[in-house]
Amino acid sequence: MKEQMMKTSIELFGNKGFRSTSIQDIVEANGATKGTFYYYFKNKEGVLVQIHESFIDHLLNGQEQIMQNKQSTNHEKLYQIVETLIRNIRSNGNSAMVFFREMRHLSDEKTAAILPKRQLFQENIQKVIEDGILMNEFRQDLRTDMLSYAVLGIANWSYFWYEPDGEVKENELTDIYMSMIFKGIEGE
Amino acid sequence: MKEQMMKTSIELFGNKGFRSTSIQDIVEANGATKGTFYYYFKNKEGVLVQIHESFIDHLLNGQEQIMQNKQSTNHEKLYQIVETLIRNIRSNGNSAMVFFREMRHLSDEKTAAILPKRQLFQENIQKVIEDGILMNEFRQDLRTDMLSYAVLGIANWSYFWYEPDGEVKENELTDIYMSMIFKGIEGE
Amino acid sequence: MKEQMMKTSIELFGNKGFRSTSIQDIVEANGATKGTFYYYFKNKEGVLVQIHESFIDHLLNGQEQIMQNKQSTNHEKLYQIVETLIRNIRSNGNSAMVFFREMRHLSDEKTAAILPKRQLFQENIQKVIEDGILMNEFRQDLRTDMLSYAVLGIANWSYFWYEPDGEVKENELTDIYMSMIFKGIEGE
Amino acid sequence: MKEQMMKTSIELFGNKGFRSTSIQDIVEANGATKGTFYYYFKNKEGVLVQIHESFIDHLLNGQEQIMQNKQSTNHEKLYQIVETLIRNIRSNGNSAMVFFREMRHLSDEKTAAILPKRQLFQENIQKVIEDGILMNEFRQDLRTDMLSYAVLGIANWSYFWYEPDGEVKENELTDIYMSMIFKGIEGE
DNA sequence: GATGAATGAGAGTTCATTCAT
DNA sequence: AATGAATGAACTCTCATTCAT
Repeated sequence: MKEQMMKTSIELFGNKGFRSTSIQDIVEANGATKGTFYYYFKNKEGVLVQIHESFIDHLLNGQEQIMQNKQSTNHEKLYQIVETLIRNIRSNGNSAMVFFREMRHLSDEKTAAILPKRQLFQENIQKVIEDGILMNEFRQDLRTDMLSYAVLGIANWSYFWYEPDGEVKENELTDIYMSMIFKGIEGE
Repeated sequence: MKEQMMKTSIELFGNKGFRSTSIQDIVEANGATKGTFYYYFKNKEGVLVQIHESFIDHLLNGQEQIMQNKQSTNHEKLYQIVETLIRNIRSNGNSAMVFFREMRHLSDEKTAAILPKRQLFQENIQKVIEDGILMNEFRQDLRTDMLSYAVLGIANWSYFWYEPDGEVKENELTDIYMSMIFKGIEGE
Repeated sequence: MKEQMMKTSIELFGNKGFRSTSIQDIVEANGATKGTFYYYFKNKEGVLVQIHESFIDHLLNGQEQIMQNKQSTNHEKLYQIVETLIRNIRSNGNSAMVFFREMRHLSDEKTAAILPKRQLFQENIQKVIEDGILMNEFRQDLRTDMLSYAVLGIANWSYFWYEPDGEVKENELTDIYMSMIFKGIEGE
Repeated sequence: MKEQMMKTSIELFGNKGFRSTSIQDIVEANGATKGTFYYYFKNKEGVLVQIHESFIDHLLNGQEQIMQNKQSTNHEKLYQIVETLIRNIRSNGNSAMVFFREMRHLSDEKTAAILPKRQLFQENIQKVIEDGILMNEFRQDLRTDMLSYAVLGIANWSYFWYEPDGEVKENELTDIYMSMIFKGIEGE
């Protein structure tokens, strides 16, 4: 029941936004009553917190596994991280939407718990680029922090337009993006 | 007064979101009363519409001027478009925030008026890339639609983290980004 | 309207208690809507605050006038203060009820504003007794603080049983009480 | 467990009031769950009834013993009744608070069972005064009903301010009060 | 003897909106 | 051009209570 309510909440928050989704909306979508909602969650922010936590934890987890693989180059790691992000759209599209757009509705206290994880995800990307520079996989003159944001921007922006069931498959999209990131759009 | 109310609304919508900003908030920030608000705007959506329209019109206008310059290469045009987007953060950071995040609160009717302009902006970027391919400025094998989204993602994502008053200036940031877009991060 | 709502609130708080009176109760008794209530009062506590303030201010005001009269003895002053308290029952019975029973529902902040006034009222009674001792109107061995509470207790307790429209009139009741307070119930 | 829950309820009802105390509050303070509460009590009113009954029964019992003593004068009896009331503050302060303030939350049916006992307590005081008059212990011109309320008022009001652990002990306070009641505050 | 899941009625509150002035 | 009184619908949240286990 709690599980189910979270799923519905993600859907609704994703489509209508946190503020525009009422608890009535949530429970109606589950054939439950308001009382039940408050039995499982402290308040409306409570669901939001859980959505944030499980999303970023899941994302960080995937990233961690990619990064710990000592066999793969940093080139490969960066590819895989972006791939993971994009793959997330199909299974967790709305989760991501909620994560990136509704964080401001968390109290300062809850934000303090989640923001560091969010930053860690970005810093990990930055680290992969830095390591790639050291290993001569990437150019020496890169501004790694800004570039990590660029990578994030490319991947995350796809949440707003990418249709997982459309013509272009996830791995194709990743290829297209990584080709640009690695080689640029100018010919040699 | 109307002008001033719009400015305040942008600020508030940007910080707290459309739904979480009350008309009371807006008029209080202007030392006015609710009645005054409804004298100038039809309803709450009214301000949002105006914010959207003036923002996208301004953006399209700048883009138009860049594109019509027959002297510049497509390489240069792409650079300038991104530069414009990023420059917009300093002067209109919250406007952009509102534009990209709060569009869902427009009625279908109003969306129908603004969405095409939004798409036009993206299509213009796509067109510059396409023209660049024709002119042999860019590689021949590019998927232009996806790449236009990537460019938008990079630029727009900066709204979430870029501090206009920080160490990196707007043109530096543009350089860093365009260097990646043009040449990629791998060495030659 | 605001005035009227306060009156109704006093009635309802007096009969059913603060917590058991809903805002719906209040507005229904006034043929108004909840919105109107919140136009005039910040919240439910807001009415309670106003009731408390106007009651104690009115009481202190009456007390002040009695005490400033340089013609009257302390014996007379004490009589008049009790008389005032008892007279208050007819006109403001429920106000007093609310004042003495519902103060705990005020926030700490509001309590801090009202409690000193309440104490002042008691201290003034104490002062009259003290002055009476100095002037040899009263016995020398009195514990003035405790006695002031006793006087308050006698008068205030009448709120719980005294029926203003019953057989015994206010001034008779005052006579009965003051006779006991001054002379005691033992014969000489 | 039931005993313990009643104790906690008295504490909570006394501090926060009946309506403002939730069953959740009660069971949490006992490390139990709501289900347990409803195992022991029919409903929320159930606890209140029991508190009222055990309090007034205990009080009446004490009063009865005082009154049946054929050795003591009415003067002594009155003293002892007040003493009992004041002594009750230390051991049962909150019980008394609840008894005098929360009776209105009992249903008509339950009120009908308790109100007579409450009145009996007052009538017994009245009777002691009446007997005292007959025995020439007290003045002949007393209005016994009103005076019994005055005695109750003095004693009960102490619930609102008397600190059992303060400087003045219970028997001192009784002495101070009874001195006023018997002799008045004027010198002879 | 005790629990935890679920409820539903109603509580206090917010807020976009209207309208006479 | 601007206001202030009033509204009513919807919102978040609380809580006494039930019941299967």
